[in-house]
Amino acid sequence: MPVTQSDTPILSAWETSMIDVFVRAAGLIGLPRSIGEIYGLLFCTPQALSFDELVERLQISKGSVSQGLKVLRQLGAVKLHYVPGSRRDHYQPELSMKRLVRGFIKDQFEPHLLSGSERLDNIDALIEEEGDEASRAHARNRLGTLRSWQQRTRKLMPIVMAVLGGAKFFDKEPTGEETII
Amino acid sequence: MPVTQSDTPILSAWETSMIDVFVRAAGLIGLPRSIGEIYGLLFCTPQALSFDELVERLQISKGSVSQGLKVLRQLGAVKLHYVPGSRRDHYQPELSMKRLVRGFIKDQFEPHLLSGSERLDNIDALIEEEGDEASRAHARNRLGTLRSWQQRTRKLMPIVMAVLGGAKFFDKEPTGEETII
DNA sequence: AACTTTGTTCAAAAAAACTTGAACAAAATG
DNA sequence: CATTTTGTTCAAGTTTTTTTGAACAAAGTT
Repeated sequence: MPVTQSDTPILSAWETSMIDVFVRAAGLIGLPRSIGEIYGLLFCTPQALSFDELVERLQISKGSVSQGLKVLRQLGAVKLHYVPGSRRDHYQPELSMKRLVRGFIKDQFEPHLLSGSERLDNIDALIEEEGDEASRAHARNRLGTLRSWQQRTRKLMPIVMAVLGGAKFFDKEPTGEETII
Repeated sequence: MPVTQSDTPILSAWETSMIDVFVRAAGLIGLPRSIGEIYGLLFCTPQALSFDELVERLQISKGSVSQGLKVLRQLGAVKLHYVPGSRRDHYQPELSMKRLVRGFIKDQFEPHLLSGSERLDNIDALIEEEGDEASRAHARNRLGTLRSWQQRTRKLMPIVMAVLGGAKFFDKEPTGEETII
């Protein structure tokens, strides 16, 4: 006999739909479903929610909530919110798109771009071990293309951030004409 | 006893490293390893490569190459290249970053953004079924936030494309001040 | 200090994504 | 028109990722 399940709907219809939007968005940027659910429910709810409330209302395991909140904190997508009279941690969603995007870029893109630079330098060296000069020439050429892509990606980031609200970001070599838009 | 494997290195050191860069990049944007390998090898090679050459040099199955090329064609990341005297299809990589990014956005982002709009309208309707006005007010407010995020994302796309080379993109409501940068 | 509350960790289970290869279709060749 | 070449499809197998839950740690209570 199945365990009797509370008939109280834990999430309303609009909450379910809105959480679904975040689950899809999470998938789009390569984050697991549970993280979309957690952020989504926080986004729907007026008050800050505790760990246990997330477990109960989303019906997912404590492990998932713990790991999900960890990632969301790393990304700066949730904030701890002190609730007087409770010793549980309570969470609220970051609502600034600019901060959300910055957190994501800083955490997920920047590292890859940087490690990418080192990799490209290694390839540069390997190319010189190539047999004939014609091959080397072509290889160098393609590597140059790759480097230009990297540079352009780097230049794009501050512009994206600027469009999203006006912040400096991710600049190493000041090229002067950065203050557009 | 293991099958004797040809000792001829199928990929040179620099090719392996450069393909590795593309495999990582593919992962970053949610594409499978095999797709990174295929594009990567095409990127390394001066001549157009045939289906069979991809299978042999990458040592992956025909199925993976077939499906991988299908996706890459959809994205506009590879181009068919006619080779006189061969009836096989030959492929070359798209080398324009602008076109690559456009293909990716058109194929992966635009659909989600558009379907997202419909979903938000549905949520709007569901909110009105909510019990008390205070809840509805909060829900409408959050939905508004979500809509503003969507709009900003949409506005961002043409700017990104412009920075990457100067093209119109993804505009429904001409707002007048589009020709920046 | 024993007990309770709160949350983390991690090995195992479950689910999802990717790859393979054999069967198949389409078109060119002889 | 039978045969070969070229490439696609898809069910089954493999690998990777995600989720679960029980054991554990840390800190607060009584």
